[in-house]
Amino acid sequence: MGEIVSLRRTPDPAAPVERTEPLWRELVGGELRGRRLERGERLVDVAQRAGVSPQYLSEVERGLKDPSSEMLAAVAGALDLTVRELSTRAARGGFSAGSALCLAA
Amino acid sequence: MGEIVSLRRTPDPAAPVERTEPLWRELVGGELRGRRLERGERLVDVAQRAGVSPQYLSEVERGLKDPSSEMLAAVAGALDLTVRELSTRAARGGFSAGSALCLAA
DNA sequence: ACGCCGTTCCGCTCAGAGCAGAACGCTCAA
DNA sequence: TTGAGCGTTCTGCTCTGAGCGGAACGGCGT
Repeated sequence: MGEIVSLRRTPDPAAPVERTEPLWRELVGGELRGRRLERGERLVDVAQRAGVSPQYLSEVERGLKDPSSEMLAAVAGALDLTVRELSTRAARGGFSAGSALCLAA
Repeated sequence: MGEIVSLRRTPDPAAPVERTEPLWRELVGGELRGRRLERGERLVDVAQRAGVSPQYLSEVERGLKDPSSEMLAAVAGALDLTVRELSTRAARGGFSAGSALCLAA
């Protein structure tokens, strides 16, 4: 704890690194990819319909970026989901980008 | 449509303004406030436990800011919720900050 | 009057959202 | 073997807005 850590947007939880639960962006990212794959769609097509770049959508799906609420709505819309439906599926789906990646077969 | 609108983080949906569905930040913000009030807690106490400023938590609850995933986890934790629980409640709760504010009695 | 609470306003720093171009790695078909 | 298609990673970039602190405001109760 002797370090000065600039934590601007990533607050230091009580246990700094040991995170047993996925972050929101990991949950929602995993669900977006799961949904896209179960619909058999390509990343570039969904990205185009949502109005985002393919690189960026790739990062969002992998839980690397926190999309704005409008972006989230656009991507959800491109997958024929409402934000509510997406949230529900993200919360209870088996998909979670990042270290705890579960693939429901 | 003659305007040049700089849309960096707020993509222009097909219908630019007519939004019938709340954004994620509105859903989650409403749920956070609902949860806090049903626990009878003050904004400053939750903010302190979560490690954020009261002004900022006020804005988050009112759906004015998109919190990072870590922030969301911290605030959820301060209200004894997991991110999954929060997502589920946000998706199906009657709380939504912003224009479509419903108070479940 | 005062205190408490939440909200708004203002100004600020700088983290990171989101992008484009290029390169990489993998799979599959010819 | 090569080449195409796909997704991912890397790099560098612009500039938005996250998140803050201080101050002021408004509502409510004593």
